[in-house]
Amino acid sequence: MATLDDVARRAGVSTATASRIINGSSKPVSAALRDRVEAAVADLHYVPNAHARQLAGSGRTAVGVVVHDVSDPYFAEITRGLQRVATTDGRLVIICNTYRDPARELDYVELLRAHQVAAMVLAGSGYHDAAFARSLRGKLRAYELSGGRVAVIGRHDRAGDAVVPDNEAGGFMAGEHLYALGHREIGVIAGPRNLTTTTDRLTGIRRAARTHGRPAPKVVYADFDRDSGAAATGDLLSAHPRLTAIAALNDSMAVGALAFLRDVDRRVSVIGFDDMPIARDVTPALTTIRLPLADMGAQAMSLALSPASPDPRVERVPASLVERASTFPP
Amino acid sequence: MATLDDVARRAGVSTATASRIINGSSKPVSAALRDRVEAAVADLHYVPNAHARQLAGSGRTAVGVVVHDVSDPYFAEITRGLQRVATTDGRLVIICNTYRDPARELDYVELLRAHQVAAMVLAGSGYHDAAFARSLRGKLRAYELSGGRVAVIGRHDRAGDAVVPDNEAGGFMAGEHLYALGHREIGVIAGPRNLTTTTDRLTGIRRAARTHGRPAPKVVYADFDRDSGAAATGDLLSAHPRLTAIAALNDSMAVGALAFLRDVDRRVSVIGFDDMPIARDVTPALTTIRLPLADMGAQAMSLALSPASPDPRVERVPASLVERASTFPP
DNA sequence: CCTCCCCAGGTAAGCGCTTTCCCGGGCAAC
DNA sequence: GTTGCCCGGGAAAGCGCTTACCTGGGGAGG
Repeated sequence: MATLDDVARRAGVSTATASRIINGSSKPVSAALRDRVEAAVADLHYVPNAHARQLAGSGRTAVGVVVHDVSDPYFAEITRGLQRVATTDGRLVIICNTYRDPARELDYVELLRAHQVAAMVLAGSGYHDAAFARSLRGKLRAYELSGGRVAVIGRHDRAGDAVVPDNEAGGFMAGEHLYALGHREIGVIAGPRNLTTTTDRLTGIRRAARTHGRPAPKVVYADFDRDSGAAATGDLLSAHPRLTAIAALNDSMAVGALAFLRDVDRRVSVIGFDDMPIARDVTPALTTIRLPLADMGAQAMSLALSPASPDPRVERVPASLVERASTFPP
Repeated sequence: MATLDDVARRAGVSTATASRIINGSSKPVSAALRDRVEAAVADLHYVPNAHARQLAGSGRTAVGVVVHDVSDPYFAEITRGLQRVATTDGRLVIICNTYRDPARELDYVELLRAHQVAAMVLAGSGYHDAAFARSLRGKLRAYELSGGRVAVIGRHDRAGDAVVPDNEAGGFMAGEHLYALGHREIGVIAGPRNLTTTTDRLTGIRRAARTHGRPAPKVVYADFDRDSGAAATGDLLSAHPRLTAIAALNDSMAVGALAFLRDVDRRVSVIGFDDMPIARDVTPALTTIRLPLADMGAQAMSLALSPASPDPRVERVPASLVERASTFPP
């Protein structure tokens, strides 16, 4: 590849001058030299080496994002928000998928640190895993000590800038909605046990049950994806045939539940969580607990991009009920 | 941040030795030194600077991916496939969203080149834009000349490694399906005019019309997203009230069409294109032309990661009809 | 006409690594 | 007892940039 040296030589100037022209430095340069350098750049298809540039100390420019899985609509929406503000700020975004593997998350934090990103945002639930939490905390602290910025979405285990959706309240609203409809016994399709999002939402639903003096909901664990949601519905219904309503802890699983119910031709209320874009288009349209996903992403990126503040900023994001056609009285 | 120098000093060795130990070089090193260096690394939370490393010439490791929009299910699926093989190969993936802006695409190609990626894959339709094509070709050529690898998905305007879905045949199948069902006049919700994917699919549908001796389909252009699909359906139906079937050139728009039809309570056949994951869960379940999106992504990444071959490899991907509930006789 | 200052432009010192080449010491072979 | 090798380890040369610092020449002021 052509280097700055090549450009400078071809234009008959020093690399310093070439560099200044290419970067629009504030130092004045005569028009003649500028033209020559620009011509050389064009002729050579020259593109400055980003690594060399970064090494030479022209400020960190990229930002990192760690999500569970971009192709999951939940994260896709969040990512959309993240990207929007990062792009506005003229930054390259490096997206990393952990596929919900804590070890991979740790690796990615290292990798992002190695790439000297200016900031990183960790989106997606934390894990119930003390060793993991400790290790992550250590790496993050080291990163921040070296001037890095970090913001998280939905992890309360960490002191620092964060955007935290009110999962507990959302869970409560879901339960309340179902009980208010007249359901007495409800089932819950939970996400992976080791995720804090799962526990938070579940806690909310259980509180609703207590508040309404109903028996504790029947819980079965799945993987936050459609197919496991469908399978879990089968399990739930065969173990507890009298269930009249099911709360799924995210929309993907709710969609799976709907599919299963359609197949076996049973009429059971289903409520989801997140309100991902297609929730309104499935059959029946999904009642769900809405979280402003794209906004959450945007907020998190804004936090990460703004200078560190002495006391951590925590943006609480309220959940809200969106009633559609998938819930009804028993 | 701690540097290799810090580590070496703390361990009482030269940077050369520290580097060898950290990178697991083949050069033998005594166990004692190894332990000391490893301890220093842990104490200092040392992470090698990826830029310095890359500059010093330890081979390109990252790969770049340019898509229209990761949060679009179409690209989300493709990306899933891309990531799968890239990760297996131990590579960092940099994802760039163009939001269908050719200028942005050009910028990202430069950026990826600046970051010295080992390979890049361009996913998503090409544009009908000669100036753009020329410019892109120039940049890509310069990149390849410097040893970079590139693979594209679905662009026949470029000679080189490519994965190309048979959009024309898919369009034909969609039309044929509708005509076989007995529809005489059909409407088409097309994507943006400047995308080659749009034209290819449209060409297929028109050929089906000719083959069946039917009038040319009524075409209206939208943006490949749900809401524009819904709006386009309204336009189509008010302009041509006698239409009994609609072919949408992607699933998102088909979902929008379904929503519109539901709202106005009209029964019109709808066929989509792509078979994105939720196609089976909407109401009615969407008949569509299936493309193995994740596989296409995986294939493209494999091509990009394999050494360049003298003659371009082109993997043709067949489309197939998936019949569900959204299409029926008039 | 000389001095001083200012400014366009160049020189060169790193940034944090990898890697080639070199060095010195210990051992086997003669 | 020499000579010659091999092998663990270090010195140092870059990789492609940015930027602080220096330089030389022209214009203004005396």
